Amino acid sequence: MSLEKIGKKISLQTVERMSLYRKVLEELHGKGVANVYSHHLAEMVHVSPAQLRRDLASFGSFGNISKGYPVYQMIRTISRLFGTDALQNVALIGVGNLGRALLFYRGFEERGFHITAVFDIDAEKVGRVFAGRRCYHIRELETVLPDFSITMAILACGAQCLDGLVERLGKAGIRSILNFVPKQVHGLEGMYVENVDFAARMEKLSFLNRIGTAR
Amino acid sequence: MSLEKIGKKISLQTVERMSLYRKVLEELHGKGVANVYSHHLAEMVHVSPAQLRRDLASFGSFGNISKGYPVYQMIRTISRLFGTDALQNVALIGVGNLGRALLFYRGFEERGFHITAVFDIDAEKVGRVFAGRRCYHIRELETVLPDFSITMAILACGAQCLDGLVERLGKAGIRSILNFVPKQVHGLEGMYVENVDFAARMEKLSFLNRIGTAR
DNA sequence: GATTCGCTGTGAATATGATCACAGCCGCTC
DNA sequence: GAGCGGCTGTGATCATATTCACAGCGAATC
Repeated sequence: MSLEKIGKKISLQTVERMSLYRKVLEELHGKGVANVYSHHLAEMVHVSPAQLRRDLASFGSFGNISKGYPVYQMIRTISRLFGTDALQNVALIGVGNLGRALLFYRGFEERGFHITAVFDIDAEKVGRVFAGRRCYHIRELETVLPDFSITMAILACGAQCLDGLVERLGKAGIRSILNFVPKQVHGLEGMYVENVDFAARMEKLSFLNRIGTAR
Repeated sequence: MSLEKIGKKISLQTVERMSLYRKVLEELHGKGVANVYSHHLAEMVHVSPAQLRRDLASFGSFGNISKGYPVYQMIRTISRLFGTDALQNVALIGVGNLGRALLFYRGFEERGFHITAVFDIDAEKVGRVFAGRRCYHIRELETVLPDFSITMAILACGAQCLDGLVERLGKAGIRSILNFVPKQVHGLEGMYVENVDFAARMEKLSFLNRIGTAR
């Protein structure tokens, strides 16, 4: 079965757990573990064994019935599903405090994402080099993005930059967006957007603190 | 009915949407809008009107049947549920690139969270002042946290600092944790943890890019 | 090679979340 | 004050996610 076919059957929540699975599998692989049982892996990611098995089964199962699951092969399979078996080019819009922190964040490179192009609207920043990447002016989006064949963008700019930005990104070939700007962003048809709102996460925690005594 | 009783009936997904509702309501309030219909509000947050009404109903409904929902009163109610009607003190562990970006992030203050105490393990940083907060050594956690009556912590330190950290935080009175360290953290009994993993979000987006053509 | 043990994959059952659709109400109009 | 239009709150329905529980298999043991 083709990856595309398999992918369609995987629920989004499973996809999110896949990141956890892969992270833990990577650790196991580092320790030289070749096979792992569902209950063991499940315990490490704080998930029920049944759920783990179902998740794994949803993308073509490869559990050996008495050895458990092959660690390295699963890492490979998950990476292929993520499309991070080869490094992907990513654009960063906005080089403020957060943007710079993301530039220096090592997790991206480790997991298959390379911030290739950097943009800002501030003339002060344009032309300077941040963590080895030259900063372009946002108005150059259309010319620069195709050069690097970039299809993903990270937004860490001020809210005032958002006007019309998504449309321009979409037209310039961006398919998906990770948005840190605290203003809900919605993509065009066929685009995917993940909104990350730190304060919202805090609000959830604060709510649980006040209310939930066991959840 | 008491807030606590109401709170127990609210699902976590509803809580997450509450952040969006409040954000949009805040905008409306700023524009001087006093009342809003469910379908209008729903459209603004990209949610179905039925879901919106159910969400709102789940914490005691106050929709006037022909005026719609009272904007200001809802902001107040949601804030009370979040417990952010008064400013909450928060600790920040780790003043690297990300930690500093969070210190300067204005969204926290705006939404009821004040980073009061800052900690790091690096002797170079301890004693210095970042964005107006003096940085303490991590080993001073136990003495400093109670002084400020802090119950929430943000982790933005290196993975090597995590050993035993959660236990110490728990004992020092921390009830919930927002974790940016790319290593899954699990709280003690009665603690709440939100793990924020940038790379995982990117993996999800990348997956959708490769696979999903309409989701 | 027969028996046992403990694992995976999966149908069935359950729990949770979202949507539908409509009763009942309010204010407005005439 | 009767009638109408359009809104909310909610029972009922539908869809999705999770858990249960067990058949069936592979390896190891004797």
